Amino acid sequence: MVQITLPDGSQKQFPRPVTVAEVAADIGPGLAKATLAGEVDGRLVDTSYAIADDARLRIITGRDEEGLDLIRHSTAHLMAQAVKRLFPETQVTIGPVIENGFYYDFARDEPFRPEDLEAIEAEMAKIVAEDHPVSREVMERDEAVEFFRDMGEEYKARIIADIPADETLSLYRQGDFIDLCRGPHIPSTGKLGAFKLTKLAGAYWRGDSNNEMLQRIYGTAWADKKDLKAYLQRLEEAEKRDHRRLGKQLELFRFQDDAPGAVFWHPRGWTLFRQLIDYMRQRQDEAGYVEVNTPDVMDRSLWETSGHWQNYHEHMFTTQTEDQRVFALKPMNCPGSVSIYKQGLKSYRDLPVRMAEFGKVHRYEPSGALHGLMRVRHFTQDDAHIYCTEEQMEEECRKVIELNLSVYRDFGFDDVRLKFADRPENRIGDDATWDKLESALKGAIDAMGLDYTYNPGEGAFYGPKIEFVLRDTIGRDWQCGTLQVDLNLPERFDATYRTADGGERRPVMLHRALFGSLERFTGILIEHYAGNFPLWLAPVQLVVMNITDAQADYAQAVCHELRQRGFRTESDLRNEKIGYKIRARTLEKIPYLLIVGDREMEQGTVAVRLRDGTDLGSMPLDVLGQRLAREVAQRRAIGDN
RNA sequence: GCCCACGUAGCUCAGGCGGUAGAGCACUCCCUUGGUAAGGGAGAGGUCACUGGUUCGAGUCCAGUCGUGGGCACCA
Repeated sequence: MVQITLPDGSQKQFPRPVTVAEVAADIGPGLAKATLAGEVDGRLVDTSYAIADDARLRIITGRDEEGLDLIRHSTAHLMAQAVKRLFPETQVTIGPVIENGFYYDFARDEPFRPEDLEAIEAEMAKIVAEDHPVSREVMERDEAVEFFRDMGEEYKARIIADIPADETLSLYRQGDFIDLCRGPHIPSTGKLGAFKLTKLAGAYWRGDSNNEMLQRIYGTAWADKKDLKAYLQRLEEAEKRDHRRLGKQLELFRFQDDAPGAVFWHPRGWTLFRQLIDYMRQRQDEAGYVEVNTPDVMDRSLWETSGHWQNYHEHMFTTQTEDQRVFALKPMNCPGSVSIYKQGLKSYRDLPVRMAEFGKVHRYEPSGALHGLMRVRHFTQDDAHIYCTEEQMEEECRKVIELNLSVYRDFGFDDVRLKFADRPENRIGDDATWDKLESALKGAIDAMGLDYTYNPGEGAFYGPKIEFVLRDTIGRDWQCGTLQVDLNLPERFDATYRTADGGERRPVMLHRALFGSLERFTGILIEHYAGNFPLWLAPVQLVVMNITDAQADYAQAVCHELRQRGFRTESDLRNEKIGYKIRARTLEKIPYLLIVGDREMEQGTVAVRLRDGTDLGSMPLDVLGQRLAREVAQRRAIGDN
């Protein structure tokens, strides 16, 4: 007698061992059809798995998270089968599930062409229609190595060879295709169908750039066509808010072939950029920072002192002058900062020194890494270096974290995750010092009652760090801020301060950034807001437009007055119908459109329309001014967005 | 840096089997002075990324370079 307990607590008895499929069929034919796998006592198994003893069983369908993963995993196998049919000389390697889909890496001399994807998809559909049952077989490791080697699947053999000898391996067979796999899998290829192959890519064998490159095919797969369609639509939506597209459309910035990885900021983009700096400056002033500015180009010897010349050389832009002196463009602001700290004697009474710099740094990033504003070679950091005593460190860390989170909130990033990275294998400084630094950083997070994830061994060689990850409105994560403790530079530059008893000590040096790269943060904001910037950030806040030439002077006077009041205002006096101007300015995503006709001119008012189409009616400038001031002050938009 | 794709007017894109370029929007001018998402007409605008090759002749074929996009690797 086998007793099966289902998730709802109900129980079923069977006279002899029973498979997951049989239990499902016993419950109902609809469920039997939808069943993809089972979870027996917490372990995922195939539907053909025979349950011999009393157990708890959960039936897995496409509606479960595990079921969706199964579908994706099995679709990867399906694709591999199709590829082997069409291109028999191809070797299969690995094909894991990833977010929203899967990929499979293949080894073959000829790379796949984009048009191959269609043929593969068609072949996949055929295999689905053939509805091959998927069956599991077991093999000893050495036997399996032999088996795949005989088939000419060298990569599979290599994968298996790395598996411990005593482990039994499972293979899954579907029609003419067999693959090494831990499983479980869906019961037959007919269960699949809602998939699409999305992209081709090269990928290094075992993720190592020293190895040969394989051909990777990415795909997405879902429980049904409806979900697939919804996913493809989400992709389209995301594309619409792509900062590169909006950057052009809204005339914010531009890239040019002569300056790869460098931004040409157009007036509107630069206005946005300036808002960020102005805002940050204000927040830093309030938080007790001083601001400095250090040279962009400094002699090689300084970079030797800092260690960058030895450790970071391949990422640095260098330049040589007529007199043969070698200079480097700064890839980081810290050496300049320490240089300023070192000027004159510092007393413990001077600490903490919080020294901010909006420094533009230059890093020679690999060409393949460049990506719009998100990864550039020349960018501005909202950098700061805090010099303090060990005793002050935890408090300073706490203040940095507080400031960061408060700043992020002003941009509507309420969901911020912290990642804590501690000592790596390769590091400087003794363990006692690392203990102190790590506990200070962690102590600051704990004192604030914040959650964080832990990245063991991921700290910098010179100190532990905290990373701040923002989640935007469409659920994507962006690592922006960092807080790092630095043991290295104070030592290398011999930075000190005078203690109360007349001795000398080394200050602790904290590096911190909130936005990280202002270029990148601007890009994130563009996508986060989909170009609909809240009033305080909008490059152009208002456009005044006349209905006919008769109100041109009045419109200009209104525009002038609003500028006097500090609002970024433009006028549109073109000889066009009002509908045309409204459409044009709405597409530019201007938050406020002010329309003036004879009525408004006579009454001394403006008709106000928001970019989402809301008509606020006519009002005097004073009333509008108050509304605008309130909206700017609270930073989040009223009404739309 | 590596793999694949792409690079035509300011923007978005057309240009079957090679015969020195086209549309829409934007721009300029003219008509129109019109109350909440495109009024009409005319005009101007391109060394088809760059370099070299094949050819009587090359956006169109080939090679290289640069750049962009999607991945991989990288992001101390």
